[in-house]
Amino acid sequence: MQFEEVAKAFNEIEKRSGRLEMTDLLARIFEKASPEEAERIAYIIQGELRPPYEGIDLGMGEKFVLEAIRKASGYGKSKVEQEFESEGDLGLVAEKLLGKKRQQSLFQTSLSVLSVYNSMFRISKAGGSGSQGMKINRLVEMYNNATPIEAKYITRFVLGQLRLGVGDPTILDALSVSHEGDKSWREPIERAYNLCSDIGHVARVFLEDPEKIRDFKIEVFKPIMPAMAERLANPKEIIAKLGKCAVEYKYDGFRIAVHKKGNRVEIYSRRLEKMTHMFPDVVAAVQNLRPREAIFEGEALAFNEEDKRFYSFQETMHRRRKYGLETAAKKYPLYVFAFDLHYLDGEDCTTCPYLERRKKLESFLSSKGTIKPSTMRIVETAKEIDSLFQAALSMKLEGIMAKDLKAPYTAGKRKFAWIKLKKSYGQEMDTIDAVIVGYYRGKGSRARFGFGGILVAVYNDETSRFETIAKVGSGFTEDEMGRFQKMLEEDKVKRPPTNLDYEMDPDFWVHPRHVVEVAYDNITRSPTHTCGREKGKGLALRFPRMIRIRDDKGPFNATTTKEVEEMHKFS
DNA sequence: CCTGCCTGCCC
DNA sequence: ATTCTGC
DNA sequence: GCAGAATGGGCAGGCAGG
Repeated sequence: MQFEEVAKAFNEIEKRSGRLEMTDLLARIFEKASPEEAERIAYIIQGELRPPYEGIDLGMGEKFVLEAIRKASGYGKSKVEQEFESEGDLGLVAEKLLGKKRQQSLFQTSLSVLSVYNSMFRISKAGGSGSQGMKINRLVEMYNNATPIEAKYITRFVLGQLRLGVGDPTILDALSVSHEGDKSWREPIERAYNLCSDIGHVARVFLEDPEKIRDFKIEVFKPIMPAMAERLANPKEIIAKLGKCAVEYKYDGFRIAVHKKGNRVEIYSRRLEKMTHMFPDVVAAVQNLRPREAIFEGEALAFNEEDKRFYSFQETMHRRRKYGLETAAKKYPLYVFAFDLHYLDGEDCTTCPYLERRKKLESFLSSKGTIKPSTMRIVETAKEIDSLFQAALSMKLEGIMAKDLKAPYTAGKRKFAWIKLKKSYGQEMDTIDAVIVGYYRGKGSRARFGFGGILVAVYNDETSRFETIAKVGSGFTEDEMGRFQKMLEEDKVKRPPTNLDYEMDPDFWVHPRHVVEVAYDNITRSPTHTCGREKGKGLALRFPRMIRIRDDKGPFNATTTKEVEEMHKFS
């Protein structure tokens, strides 16, 4: 199968907004593809080469691609950058600039789906001294053989972002449609995918023999797609939705899936990357558990033995490393709070009701040691939920998770089987009023607004200077993006404000004039933001989002550095 | 050998 | 992670 | 409500270049 055929189909899919049409177009590709090609195409749409637990990545981002386009097109660096600025999409830049060159030179060889995939694979394998140049050169070679449309999707693939409007569920539907003409196979296909987490494998098996898609089973050392939680604003809504339910603390660490078979243990991240080597202490603890075979999920976070408090997520992050594990393990001892069970000694537990899974989980965990069950209570009233929620906050935890007692494990789905409640979802959300000092051009669909987000600062009334505290790119409606762009363009200045301490460079600086209310979950120590900087470390907002513009406030009555420091101290 | 840039992956 | 939008 | 695509802070690790 020629890659050009696939690229043209992608181009059609991208133009549509109706899911049914997109699914049909994709199904037509699968109809024509061999099982092997379907496997590759499925990975390509995901922007991946292999399932996540194999740990294969291209190691190429925007800067590398920019360089490859420059080399392949013969244009100067600034020309390519300038095109990128206006298009907001390197795929479009490649299509445009390589297209112009194309007219002057002859095709060398035509690309097939398999040859494109194989070239990408070779790029991913490059490592060591000189590998960056090699990766770029390989991409240049592909560009030299690509039509403009092919170049667009090759580029986006390398960046892991096809922007077709097609995600996993649409691929699964398209497989069904390709075989049966409708979505009737979606359920077994989806189940197979949730159990193996490997979209290419699913596509291949389904094309080879559709019936085989029913044979997938949960297996130790094959991580399943994680269940996700919906959000609600307060305990009352949770009771209205679930009635009597379980409430667990929500711990602010890494979500891990622990697989055990005899003495062998593997640990996978939420995105199913293998992270076993980072947690020798957890592995040892798991080896001592009673079951011979088990798969369970938990949250791993570091605990400070001295002041008997959990470390912040930021500090727990130090455990996510390859080298210096022993030192880190000593300094940041981990606890794993297990909260769900997928498999136990030959039995698939994912179809059992929550409460049953929970009981089996508790049956082999003690409440002491490295691995213990997450704190859980069964409640019937909003008041009970609220008191658990308050208790969680007082322990420096994120909030709570409420769980439907009867629901099976909803692999791969965001469902109301699990509902999370955090402080920032309700009325007591923390906000600051910050001054806009710069803004960004948007990428992708935001390029048409010329707006992607803002850089904001607070006022230090002791030094009379502004200090950056966050970039804000979430919380804008499309309408607001247009309005912000218009408003800020008028205040654009060539140089950064002289009364601003900063390290980040926005695309445009603006005169500090407009104030916005920004919500956040947390205040963290920052290596890059300058708010309240001490010894090179400032303060920043975790999960910042725009709430509203504050026309009633001027830059000097925005939140002050001192206030931010206070809030940081007491959180 | 150190530093900065870039990337990928945690949340 | 949060948030917005088209269907 | 689903599915997808925008966007955030910050850490570690790999590589290039001084």
